[in-house]
Amino acid sequence: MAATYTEEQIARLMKHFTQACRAAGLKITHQRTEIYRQLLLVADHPSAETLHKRLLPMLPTISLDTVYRTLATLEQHGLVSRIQTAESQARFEAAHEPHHHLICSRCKRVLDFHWPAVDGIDLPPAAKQWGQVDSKTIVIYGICSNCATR
Amino acid sequence: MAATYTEEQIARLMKHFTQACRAAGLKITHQRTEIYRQLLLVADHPSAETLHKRLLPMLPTISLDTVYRTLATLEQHGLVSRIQTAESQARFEAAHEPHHHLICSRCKRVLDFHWPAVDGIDLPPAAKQWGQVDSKTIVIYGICSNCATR
DNA sequence: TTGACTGCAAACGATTTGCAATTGC
DNA sequence: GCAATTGCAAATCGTTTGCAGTCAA
Repeated sequence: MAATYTEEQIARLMKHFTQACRAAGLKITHQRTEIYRQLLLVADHPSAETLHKRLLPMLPTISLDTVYRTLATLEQHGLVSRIQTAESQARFEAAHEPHHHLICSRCKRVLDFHWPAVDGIDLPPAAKQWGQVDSKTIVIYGICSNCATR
Repeated sequence: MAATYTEEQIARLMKHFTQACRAAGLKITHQRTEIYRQLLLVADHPSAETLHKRLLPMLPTISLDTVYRTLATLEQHGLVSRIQTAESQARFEAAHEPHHHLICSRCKRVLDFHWPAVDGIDLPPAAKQWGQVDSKTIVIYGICSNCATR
């Protein structure tokens, strides 16, 4: 699902990650690198719980609260983004260039998509006057064709 | 804040509400009408808790769980929309024509805005192929000018 | 060595649920 | 009158926190 990287790309992104951590004064722990790598490897916007389950094989002692804490820390430093969905559980992704989300109401899968046409145009006057814009994301809810045909 | 209605408009919208309830087989209870009316009166996207506090003066015995239950029921019937924010508490609004949201990361206020230019244009091919689109909302995070100047 | 980070367990806040009493139709 | 709805209290779920031990720098 969504944005899969080649091995070289992952290596490069992981290098960038460790540099960013160092720059931010964050210690580079085994847990942090594995959490971030996992977000790159399986870019399906997992919840903290899902992520934790996936990490157990390589980090058998990692605790769910470390996953939560790490995601929160990385989010504060702009390395991870939190996705708002209609579910109770938050979902996460490795931060990357601006993009938008398609969310299936049935299977809850989240898919990234790009829409340069919208990224490029000016906001309406009312929104411009409102204040300083930090992020602009389009969220589409619907039923993915996979679920629709079943 | 946002979308305030005249008395006549509210009366009309309340009438529409009771009709919609009847059509959906929902009983028209005092609590339901007051919850919906409150969402029309103060269109600042309150949380269930805020809404509950506001309702206590007119419905001194209403419980928070009834507010939650009612919002969930009305949401299922498309009369109320749930807004995804970065906060832990969900926020609600009376459902109305398509619009988008400006959310201030500092004061957490949510403001509606319209953007016909985006509403009108076609989705990119990738999104079109994905499936059936039910809603398309732009969520903008930033700092409102009110907070910025303080 | 030392402060940041982790794992554990317990606490927390938002939301949901079971149940008996109540109310709209 | 009967099924839907409510209020209450207790349970649940996702997430956060205090603390003592551990680990990266």
